[in-house]
Amino acid sequence: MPDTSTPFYLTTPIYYVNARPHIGHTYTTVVSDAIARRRRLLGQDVWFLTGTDEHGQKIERSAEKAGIAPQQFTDQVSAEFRGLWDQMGLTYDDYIRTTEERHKRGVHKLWNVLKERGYLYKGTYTGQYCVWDELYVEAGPGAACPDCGRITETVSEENYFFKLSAFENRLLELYAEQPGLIQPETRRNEVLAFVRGGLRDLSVSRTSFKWGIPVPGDESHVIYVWLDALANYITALGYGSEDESAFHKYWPAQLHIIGKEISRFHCVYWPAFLMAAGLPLPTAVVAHGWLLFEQSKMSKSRGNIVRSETILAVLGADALRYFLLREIVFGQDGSFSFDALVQRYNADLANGLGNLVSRTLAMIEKYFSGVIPEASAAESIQAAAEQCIQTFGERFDALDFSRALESAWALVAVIDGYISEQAPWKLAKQADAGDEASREQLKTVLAACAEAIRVLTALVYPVLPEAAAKIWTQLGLGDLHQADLKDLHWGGLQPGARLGALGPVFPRADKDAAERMQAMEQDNARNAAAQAAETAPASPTTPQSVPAPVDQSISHPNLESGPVPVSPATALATPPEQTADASLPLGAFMPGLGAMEDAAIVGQITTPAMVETANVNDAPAAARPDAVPQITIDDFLKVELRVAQILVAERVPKADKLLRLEVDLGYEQRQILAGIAETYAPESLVGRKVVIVANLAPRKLRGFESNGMVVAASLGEHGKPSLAGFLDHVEIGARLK
RNA sequence: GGCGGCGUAGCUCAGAUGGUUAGAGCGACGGACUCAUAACCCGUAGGUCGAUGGUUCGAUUCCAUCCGCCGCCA
Repeated sequence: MPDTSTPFYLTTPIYYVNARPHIGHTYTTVVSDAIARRRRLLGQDVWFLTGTDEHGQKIERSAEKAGIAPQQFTDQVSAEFRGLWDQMGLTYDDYIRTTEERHKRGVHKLWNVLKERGYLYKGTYTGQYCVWDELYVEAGPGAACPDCGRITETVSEENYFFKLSAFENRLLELYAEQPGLIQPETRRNEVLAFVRGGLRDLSVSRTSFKWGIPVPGDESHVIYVWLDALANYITALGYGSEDESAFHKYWPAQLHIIGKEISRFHCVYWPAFLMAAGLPLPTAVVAHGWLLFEQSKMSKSRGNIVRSETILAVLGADALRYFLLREIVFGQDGSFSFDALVQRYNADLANGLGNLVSRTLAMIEKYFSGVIPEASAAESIQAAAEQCIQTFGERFDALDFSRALESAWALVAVIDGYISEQAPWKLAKQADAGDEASREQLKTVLAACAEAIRVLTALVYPVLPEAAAKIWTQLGLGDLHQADLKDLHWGGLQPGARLGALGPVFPRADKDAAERMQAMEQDNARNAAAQAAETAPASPTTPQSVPAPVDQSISHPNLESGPVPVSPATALATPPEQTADASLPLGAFMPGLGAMEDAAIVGQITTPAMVETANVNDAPAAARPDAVPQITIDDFLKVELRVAQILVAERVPKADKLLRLEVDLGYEQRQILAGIAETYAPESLVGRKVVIVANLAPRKLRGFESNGMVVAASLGEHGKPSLAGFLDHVEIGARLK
């Protein structure tokens, strides 16, 4: 049991509003919410902060693209985040936005304190700057950003610098003295290695753009986004305001929950800033891993971002919370898939907890008219429940959520086993036949089960707040939020109390729930892509159209809790025009191509003629040999098929079907044109591995040279392309044969 | 390239300061039951614990090398 006598200040990162909220943000926030709820349950004074990070050049540019003022832009996206958290019933105590006055005031104070204490000075920086990442990079002029691959700009700026170099030893001492500061161990190792490698002073102002907090007394400078953003943790508590009481009460934070990609900022810069300002340091910074979609990184550029709304609509918030905390080992990368979600939901929530509650309460209803019977001792169950209180608490408080839940579900299994072993339905029959001993045993069994469920419900509440409240009501205990559960122990159910109205807590999800969610996501992605293409120039700013530019950029090395994708923003509105070119259908037999049995090559452009051919090929398998003459293996081997990864994808002006791709073959990069623009949004293709015909003679299309063809299945009447790909990991450049 | 990590049943993961038959959940299969959300309960499923070499009476657990994957290196 943790010490709950002191205030507990808990934060999520503030999310960068250049991306719309997705399941990665939800993960971070849900974890934090669960922790906050448990601490409150234990009677601790909790302050739980989240919010949005709204400054920076990228925001400025996105707003410009959307044709609105940066403030309006951030207002809208920030509201989306907050709206989602509210929809999910998250219990944050405060929501900070870096564009708020209270924040700016606090940042100014922090700046002034750092200045006064001699940790800021003016210097000149000349070097490469990555606009995308808003980061200076060490590289020669014209070099690509090592992080995102975009071309850097050479800048020479007079900047303010923070004397980070002065903190190298103090930070190393701090890490040694406070081993729990950085968790998990891997992140700690990384941070240690980084600091040991030597610290240079940090540039903490910019003059190249305006959208930020001006440097006090030198308004041509804007304060570096990271200094601005990190300060939210104290400005939200009133640091720099007339009333700093909350700051004094809650600071330092007990727990900063972050995504692993921002550990350096939180474990090096942030403590250094605080030390420089003479402020207390946080107790712990805990970095979680990334949420992968199936096996691959989730990112807008891959078009595989999962929105939380879809899951909420189909299975509800508790299902999502449970999945995130149960399925993912906290601290490690985890994998999300709709199938896994539905499976977890059905196995653990519907069949497990939900069914247990249902069968137990139904029997109390049936055999005792819904009145909790008088219990006598049921040692085995009581012992199991008490053990569970212990184990669950220890694991949860150690942030080992998956194993904490595992222990709770072990109790579910114990109770289910107990019911099967005791067979209350048999006891009831014997009791009806006049056997008093059976009647007593029946009471004992059902009372014990109900009590065990009560314990379980209280434990699981931080993870499943809605469901727990429902079960609580069904147990006849009234409002869970009114209950005092500081000292949870066996024996809280009162015999004689009446159950509430019964009903399923977790209705079973049907088989196609996963497919439904997947379809919803695909529709959404398609709409977003369509909107992105339409709204590039200034256009009316409906709530839907505004985030379109946002869709194309997702991560900033900022307080953002998602993977870092590689995605150029290249959606251009293209005037429609018919284009056509010839292409070759390939023989039906393509060894090694796995799922793409009906593959045709739509390399450059799918012509009407070719579509027809492809359709013939798509027809029943028996028809295929007639359509295309047989070839020998030697014929096939003349075709050099290789795996390539798309680096750049953009529309070709004045061609509505054509995309210009730059692909990486490992040994070389080349340009290919593909007639797939009607089906694939360019931004959804970047990073994707495709199959190309590598030895096709080059030819020019619309003024661009195409060096190869992209392989895709041709579907339906209109030959809608579907790119060939792999379920397994494949190396770029690998030959298909 | 430097540093760090990972690779255990179909899937997600535990675990061992080296020691008899390597675990859990899910999925699959067989059985049983009928209170319950076609749920629950019982049983079975045979994974060279990434590969090779070394230390040892004995290694999946220690060491080395290799392969694969990943992270950090402003």
